[in-house]
Amino acid sequence: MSNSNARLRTQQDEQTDDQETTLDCPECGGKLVADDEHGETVCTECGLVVEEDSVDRGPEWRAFDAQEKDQKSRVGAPTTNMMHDKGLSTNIDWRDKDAYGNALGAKQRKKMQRLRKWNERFRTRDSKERNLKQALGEIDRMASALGLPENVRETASVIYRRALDENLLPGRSIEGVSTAAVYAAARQAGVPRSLDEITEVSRVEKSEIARTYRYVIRELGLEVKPADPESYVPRFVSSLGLSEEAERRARELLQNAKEQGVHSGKSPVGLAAAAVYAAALLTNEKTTQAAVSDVADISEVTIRNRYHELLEAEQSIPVA
DNA sequence: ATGGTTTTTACTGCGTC
DNA sequence: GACGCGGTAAAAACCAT
Repeated sequence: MSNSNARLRTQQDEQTDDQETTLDCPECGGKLVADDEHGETVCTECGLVVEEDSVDRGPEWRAFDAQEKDQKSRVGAPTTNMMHDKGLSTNIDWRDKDAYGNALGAKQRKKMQRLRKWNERFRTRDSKERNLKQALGEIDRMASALGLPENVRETASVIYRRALDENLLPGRSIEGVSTAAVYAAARQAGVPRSLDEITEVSRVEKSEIARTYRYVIRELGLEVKPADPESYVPRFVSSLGLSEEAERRARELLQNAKEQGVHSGKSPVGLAAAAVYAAALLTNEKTTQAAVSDVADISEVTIRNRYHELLEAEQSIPVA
């Protein structure tokens, strides 16, 4: 299993999109994914960026409304799901006249008829593209606000695109669906964000996000397993400035608890928060319940309850 | 709509620095 | 006395039915 870095590097040439190399994350042991587009290597578990070239990402301009964005937008990534047609479509007048206003001959009319038909098809697709464009902007905005790695945005884009293709949009807001897509993508990538965190950066009510999310998941037949508490750990640990040792302990506690099936129906975030807190105690590091509660968005009470349970579980299986 | 479960809110008591 | 922690009761949120 000893992959070399060199191999990872050479893979970044040419247009092949996300090829995945399997290396282990030094931080959390998760899978590393090479993100060619940004010349990064990111961990799917904790979002840690391992290699980063000094590549300028994103546009150099700022847009203050959709229209402005239309005008300024010029280029995008080479080939990606995040591209749209940028309004490069054509309209065909319905009048059967040529450019000088003369009536067309029968043959020409027929031809125009055909062209119109086809163009119409493209145009309906075009309305979808505009919709998509706006959604992708939103997805991007939310993803970066949440510090989600690039591959999550890709996934979110794909999900949204599928939702659009399957006509899931009518009756639902673009905002709502894009938010749901981000939520789903983050979870699928193993870098989950809690519904609360998502709500923070979205323009949509939590309840609507949840509703839309469920709907999209169901209609698209997406498989999303309940979030693994462990996937929250690295983030909490790092925002609390705790040691790697503590992180390890937290994971142990969670695995232990998992084996004993201590919990089901308990919020994974709460579990993670409690594990982090407990781990901090075990390693004699300074944290307070309040601090953990803050970064995890979980009440102190819940942390207390959970971490008692965790420690109990730990004790009933003394040696592993 | 309902009932059961989990989480949150608010408050209180205890020990320590 | 403020702070961190623990417990409790009641309210709120959530979920399945």
